[in-house]
This record gives sequence, structure tokens and C-alpha cells, in this order.
Amino acid sequence: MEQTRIQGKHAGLQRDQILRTALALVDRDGVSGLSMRRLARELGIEAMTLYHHVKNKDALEDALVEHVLAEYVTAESIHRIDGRVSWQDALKGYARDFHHALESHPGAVALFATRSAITSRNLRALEMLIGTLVNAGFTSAQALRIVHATAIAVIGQHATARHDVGADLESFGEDLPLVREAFGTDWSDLEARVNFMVSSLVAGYDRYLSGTSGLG
Amino acid sequence: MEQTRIQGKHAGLQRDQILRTALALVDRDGVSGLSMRRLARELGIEAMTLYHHVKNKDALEDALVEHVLAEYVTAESIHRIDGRVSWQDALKGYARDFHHALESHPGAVALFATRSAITSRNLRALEMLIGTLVNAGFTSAQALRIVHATAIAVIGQHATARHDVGADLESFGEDLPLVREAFGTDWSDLEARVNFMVSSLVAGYDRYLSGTSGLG
DNA sequence: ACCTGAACACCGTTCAAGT
DNA sequence: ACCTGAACACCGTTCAAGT
Repeated sequence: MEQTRIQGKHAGLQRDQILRTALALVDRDGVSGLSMRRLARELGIEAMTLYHHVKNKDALEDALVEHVLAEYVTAESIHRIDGRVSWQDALKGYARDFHHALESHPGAVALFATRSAITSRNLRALEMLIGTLVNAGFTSAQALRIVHATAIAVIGQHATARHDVGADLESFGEDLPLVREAFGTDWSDLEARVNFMVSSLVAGYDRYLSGTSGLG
Repeated sequence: MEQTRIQGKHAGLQRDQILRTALALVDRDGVSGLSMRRLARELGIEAMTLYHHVKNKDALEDALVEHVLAEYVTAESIHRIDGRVSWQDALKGYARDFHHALESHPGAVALFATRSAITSRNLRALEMLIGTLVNAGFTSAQALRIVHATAIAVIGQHATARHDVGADLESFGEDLPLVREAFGTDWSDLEARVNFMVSSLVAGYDRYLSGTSGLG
């Protein structure tokens, strides 16, 4: 699968190939395993060559976030579930797509936790979602808060999915009966926790519809 | 304010002093400004001396999270608002304390985004909160999910508070009218966003009370 | 027991030089 | 236009040695 290329001439490095390789690196070793030098080695080039294609490491990570999200959350995917379904289902569909994007790249989740999920490329999807919510009677300001909060719910659940609380609990002996019981029951199912939080949010948003005086 | 000490003898370094200095460093320069070498310089010692007091940098950051949280969220603070108020207000009080903790150390927020907010020291507060919710009719598993989701809401809002979406919007010209309108209205008020999300969650949790068959 | 200095194996990024 | 090598100013951490 090696690409033959003329020595000294350009390596045919596409930005997309850099992102795919970086993502594979992150999937394998996590965010801490991603370095410019390591990525370059993986690509068979010098580290400094990367700076010709991305501004710096920060921009690379931004692009990575955009890339992961774009696999599942697009204006098209929003449009597909839009119009025919309730705003509740449109929002849950958005959350499900987001969930699948993060699920397919668990190593990249940490990147989402520290930078904006609202990437410029995904603003079109945001525009459509806000449109759906405004049609249902929310103000645009409320709609933005709703979509943002929903995204936080999905990211936050994924970001805290890896933590092993069992170890912490060990060191506490016979105390904390309720905590112990709670962690024993249902805890490990990430998708269930995502659904629980998103459903609770959606149920709560409803209140703001009846709370406002008008509907339009 | 220099502490005189016998040369070569121990520097009287308390773990607490290390944490306070580390926190000051993070408050000033953010998480990226925190390094073992820099922290040591700030303390007037060699970097390697730190390893006598904390296992490694990861353990230091865990301790920092615990330290920030402990200033506002304790079993005592939970107990104060517990018993006399509804589970809704107890939960909102917990969220408010959490919010204040993060508000007082914005530079440390990034640490919360990547590690468990459920530190061993704060498990007692968690036990009390779950107790309140169980008394109200939730199962312990539901109660844990509820507290966890509430913590995620507060952390997530703080973690995304710094992002400047305005710059992203510039590059999109005349498009995206709803997004533009939404960001123009209400967006910059972090506390309002936290309250909105926590209130929505609490309103949604209610559904799970009437949804279950029994109350006990 | 507590602290240190040198050393190891890394980082991101700049810059002048190569083809 | 695209790529490189050396260099700069950093990292976290280990380990043998000092008092």
C-alpha cells in the first residue's frame, strides 16, 4: 500500500490524508499520543513538513473535531430528520448522530471537551436545527441554548465514560451504601446514560414552550 | 514573606501549599501553564522535589480538582440545604455551589472536563444528595444518573464559556440568519445558560417520578 | 527523611537552506 | 512550491548521590 513518489518532489500530501492518519493515531493511543513528530513519522515525512498543511497543532485538533463530527452530523442528516418529525425527535436525532460520532472515535472525545463543538463547518446544521425549534415556538435565543445544552449532554457523558469509580469506592470501606448500590445497578451503560440525560432535557425544554406568552 | 529554613533540611513543604501555588499558577496562566518545573520554580525548589509530595503530574491535577471542588461543595454544604427543601432545590443548590467553585477558578475548568468530578473526597456529598433523591421517590440508580447529569451540565457550560463564536460567524457572510440572531441576543451570560440547562434538567427529571409505578 | 543535579526521551515551533 | 535538518526552549520522570 506504499505510494511511490518522486524523491524530493512533493509527497502528494493531502490535508485529508493528514487528518485521517491523525485520527487513526488518536483512536489507537488517545489524545496524549498525538504529537506533530509522531504524526509525521506515521506519514513518512519530516515533522516540519506538517506546518505547510496546518497552521499549528491547535488548528490540527480543531480540524480533527470538525472531521469527526462531519461523519455523522451534517446539514443533510439534520434535513433528513427535519420537517417530518416533531422538534423533540429532531433534537433526539441530532443527539443520536452526535453520540455515534463520538462512539466511533472514543480516543478523540477529550478534544471535544476543551474546544467548541460549534465548528464553522457545522454551523449550517445548527441553522437548520434552530429553524425547526423556532417553528415549534421557541425564540432563536432559546433554540440556540437548547441545541448547545444537548451537545454538552452528549459530550459530557462520553467524556466521563472512561472513569473507573470502582477504585475510588474501594478505599471507602463499609460507608456510602447508596452510592455503592447506585454504581452496582446500571452504571456502565453509556448509551443509556446519554438517552436518559437527553430525554430529561427534552422533557424540560417543553416547559419553556408553555411558559412563554405567545407562540410565534 | 520568605520562610527562613535550614539549608539542606526539609523545606517545610506542605501538600496544601503545593496545591495552593499550583492553583494560583493555573488561575494566572491556565492549565497549559502548569508544569512540574514551573510549579517548582514558583515554590523555590527543584522540580524533582515535587515527586516526594505527589505521585506524578496526573495525581497533582486530580488533587487540584478535589481542592477546587472542596471549597464550595462539601457534605456539610449539602446537608445545610438538605432536609428542609425540595429535592429540586437541593439539586439546584448543588449546581449553584458547583458553579461558584468553577467560577472562582476559570483556569482550572479544563481539568474538570477530562477527569471525574466524582472524587473520593466528595463521595460523601454524593451520598447525601442521592439520599435526598431516594427519599423523594427515585431509585438510587436514577438518583446517581441525575446528580451526574447535573454535574455534567455545570462543567460543560463552563468548559464552553470561553469560545468566541463571533470569529467563526464572520467568515460566513450573509448566511445563517437564525444563528446570527441567536448569538446576538442572550449568549454571553454564562450563569443564565447554567441556570437554563439545570432548570430544564430538573423539570425533566420530574417525569421519571410519575413514570415509575411505586414511590418507595 | 528529604532534597538535588545530571540525564533520558521526549515535545512544538522557527528559520535558513536545499531541490 | 514544497520539503528538510539543525536548533531553541521547553516538557515529565528516573536514578544515583548528597545532607
